[in-house]
Amino acid sequence: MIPTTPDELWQRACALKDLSLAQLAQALDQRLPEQPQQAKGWIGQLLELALGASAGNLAKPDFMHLNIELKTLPISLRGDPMETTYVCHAPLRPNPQETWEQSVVYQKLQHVLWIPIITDHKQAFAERTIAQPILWQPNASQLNILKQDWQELMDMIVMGDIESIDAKMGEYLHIRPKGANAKSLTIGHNTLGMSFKTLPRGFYLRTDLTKQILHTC
DNA sequence: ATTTGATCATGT
DNA sequence: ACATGATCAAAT
Repeated sequence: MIPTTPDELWQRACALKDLSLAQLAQALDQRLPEQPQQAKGWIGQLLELALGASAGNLAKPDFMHLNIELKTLPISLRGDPMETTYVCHAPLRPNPQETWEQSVVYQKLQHVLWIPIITDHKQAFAERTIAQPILWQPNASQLNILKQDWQELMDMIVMGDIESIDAKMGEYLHIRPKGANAKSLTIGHNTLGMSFKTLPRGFYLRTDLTKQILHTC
């Protein structure tokens, strides 16, 4: 079940093109959610199952041995991304010495298998279909912007300035809350070791970047 | 409580 | 219309 090579993963992903969620769920013996709005990660998990992703909820690329991350991406009928894309948890007590190349963001984004899902809210959830997959690696320009965004945001977290970060910062990569709700709090630390309660955060990719990816690959 | 999978829904 | 801030579910 676990793909051995990137090519095997790619072939398997391509074979899913044009399948509806209903068809894929049936093939995998999975039940479609009755309330899709209460099963937000369901499509991503279905694709993990279909393709043999192995990392579970570890902070690692889904296909650890291939260093490839799997991401589903809802797209409109026009082919544009409909949502930002969650990357990973944002550390609130970061190691100030960590470099961009060592970061989980970089590890995950250096190679991504995108599975676009054609999403039309006028049609039934089960009839959403899988579009052509894209195997992407950031180009030099994209990588530079991602690195700058990451460094700017991480510098603020290290300084203990998490509360002054908002989602408007960052050209491609930004930080937003990532918790059960606005009441769930976690502990942040600044560089002096002082701790405080704050919302859990996550890194997300803006649609500006995913739109580029969809239209240039 | 944390991290994964994300999308929902309100405010601008 | 769109992005930001809020939220839902499962695994550990």
